[in-house]
Amino acid sequence: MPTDNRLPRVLHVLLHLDEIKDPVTSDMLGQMLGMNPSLVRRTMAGLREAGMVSSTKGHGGGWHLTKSLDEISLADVYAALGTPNLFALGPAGDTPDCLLERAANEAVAGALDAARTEFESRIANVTVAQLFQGPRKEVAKHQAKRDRSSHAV
Amino acid sequence: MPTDNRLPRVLHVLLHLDEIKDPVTSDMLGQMLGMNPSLVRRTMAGLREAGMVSSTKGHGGGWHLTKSLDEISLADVYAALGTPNLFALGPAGDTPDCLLERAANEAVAGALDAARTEFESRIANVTVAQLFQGPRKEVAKHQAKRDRSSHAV
DNA sequence: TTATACGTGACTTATAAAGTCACAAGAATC
DNA sequence: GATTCTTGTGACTTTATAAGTCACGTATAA
Repeated sequence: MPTDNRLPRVLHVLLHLDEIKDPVTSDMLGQMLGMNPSLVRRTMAGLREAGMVSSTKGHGGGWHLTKSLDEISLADVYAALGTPNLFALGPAGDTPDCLLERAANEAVAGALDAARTEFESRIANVTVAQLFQGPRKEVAKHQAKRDRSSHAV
Repeated sequence: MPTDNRLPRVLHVLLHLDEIKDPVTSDMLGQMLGMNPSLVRRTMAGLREAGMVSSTKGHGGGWHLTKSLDEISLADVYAALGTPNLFALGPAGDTPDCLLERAANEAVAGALDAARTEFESRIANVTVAQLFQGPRKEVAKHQAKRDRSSHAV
């Protein structure tokens, strides 16, 4: 199966929607993302249901933000996509009779759970707005320098 | 694609190989795991190359351990399988021109990296031998009690 | 010599996301 | 009201990859 790219893609979309204040059509988003406009609509449907974006039909219609990006965490976006399966790996069969098989499954499941927890805590503590800090690294650096002179990090 | 079950499966195999001291044929393992003997051989090939097990042909042949299970970490097994892809999720396109897309990718990649690190540290610190502690929970509990009375956890 | 048993190339199958197409329905503009 | 734009969605096809299957060569033990 092709790797699930929806999370980075919709994040990308949100960042663009924040820059372009007018509604953006699925067609334009499709060109930005290199994907079919129909697929854009389908992928964005979850974000609309989650109240992050809104779509309007007809002339001058398209997608626009209905929330500030600093009020949306990456975890919110992940959840809006339906919390897609995170791992390509998994236990074999559910609740097998063999105790050894169960032990093997549980060990793997345990490690995966720990990884999932780490992933979720990471994305829960980053807002989409903060992603701008990548492109604006220099600004952030200077900001951090100023911060350090006034209070500890 | 069906989920990658190789890690729990080969762990299961190793636990059985430790119980049954005689060589076990791929056919028998296939029945235990509910999979084709040919697939068993293919899946076990990595463990053989890693020196964890050995296979012998002909009458009375089959698979047997060449290492103690307490010398094999889950991470060793994972590596022996070729470090299969851990995530069903991933960044879209590599090094895109759009800065916003790159920021989105990096954010996702960062969270995934953190999750992978957590996963790897988990499996690095568990030996296959320790998986027996699941089925032998009661024993482990008493052991832990004794441990606590002598030194801090 | 024969019955096992592994090793492996060359397939087919299964699964889920990606991608495509068509068209109904709503909204703005003339 | 007719036209044009745009979303929403059903019904597909395509793609990627692990799982699974089959066949057969090779090696080993009895």
